Amino acid sequence: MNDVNPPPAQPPLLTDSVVFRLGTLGSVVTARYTEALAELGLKPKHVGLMVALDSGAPPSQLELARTMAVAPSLVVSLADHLEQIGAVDRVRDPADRRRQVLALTGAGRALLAECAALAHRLDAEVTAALGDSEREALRRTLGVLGVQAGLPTRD
Amino acid sequence: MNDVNPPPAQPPLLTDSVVFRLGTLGSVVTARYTEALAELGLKPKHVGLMVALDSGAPPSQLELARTMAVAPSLVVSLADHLEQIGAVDRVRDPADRRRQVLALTGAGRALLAECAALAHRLDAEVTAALGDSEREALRRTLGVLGVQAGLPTRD
DNA sequence: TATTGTTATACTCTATAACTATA
DNA sequence: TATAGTTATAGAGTATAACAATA
Repeated sequence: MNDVNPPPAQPPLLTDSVVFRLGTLGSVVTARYTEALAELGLKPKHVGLMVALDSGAPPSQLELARTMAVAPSLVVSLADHLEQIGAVDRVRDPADRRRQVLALTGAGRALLAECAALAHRLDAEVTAALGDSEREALRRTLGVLGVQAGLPTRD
Repeated sequence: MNDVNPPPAQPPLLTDSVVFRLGTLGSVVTARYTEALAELGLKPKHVGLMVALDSGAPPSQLELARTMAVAPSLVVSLADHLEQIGAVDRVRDPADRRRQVLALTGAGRALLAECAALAHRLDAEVTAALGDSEREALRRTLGVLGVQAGLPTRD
């Protein structure tokens, strides 16, 4: 026992939570990435669809909608655009003519590579205040959380 | 020199970028937090306004709009709701009667504490796969990036 | 009758523009 | 005339519901 009272424990601050920091940073970073993507004529969801295809997700539109957790009608318009710019092929499954099967074209893979290059360029800006080992630890930890959350990976 | 060719360097994957991982995780986590906030009758932007006030941002509505990077008209409706539930006081500045000065009430501070508790409870779920030191390193690194990006802190 | 994709419609969030009160 | 706040309106993004084709 001692005579002095402990300092009052401060309540946990919202701004200290991982949830708050991930949410706010995610939104700032997404806004900047969205801006960069505009020069390719794409929105983040177009990239999401290409990533899903590239990650080996089942390629029918309905399955892609489930994978991406968006409405099937949204996949229609995303695929319409990607098909129009030649980034995906869309062919009726001969075994079940209700299904539209999507596949990245060569041009689509090249476009996705450009999206990746933009992201890595933005990475350098966003993480400029970090040392190399900190940046890699962050990347790795975010990867662990992403896998937990069921987000696409290529590992 | 050696005789074997190096394995082909794989292009940097989009899914490996910090930008992609922050963006996707941020959106998943925000969706879950939004769901939790619904039981308090709040949206994330209401919490953002309370955080700004609690962080000592200049309290006029127009300045808050600039701080939060949202339209002034949005601050009106956020403040309307928070005032209605007794979380903020809204008084005309006697020195300049055009200005509405917002301040958290006691009830508002208690409500903000509940929002913080929800966030930290969700933190435990989201980061369950991490060890303690990894979780703290993540929190700290995200804090560094947040400060760089001009997001609110209480440190 | 059930399922895939598409189209039509509606809803949520937020911004822009027009307006009021005060300076 | 300029500024703070408010109200009215519009746009982006996405979901839900109705519909067509195929199973």
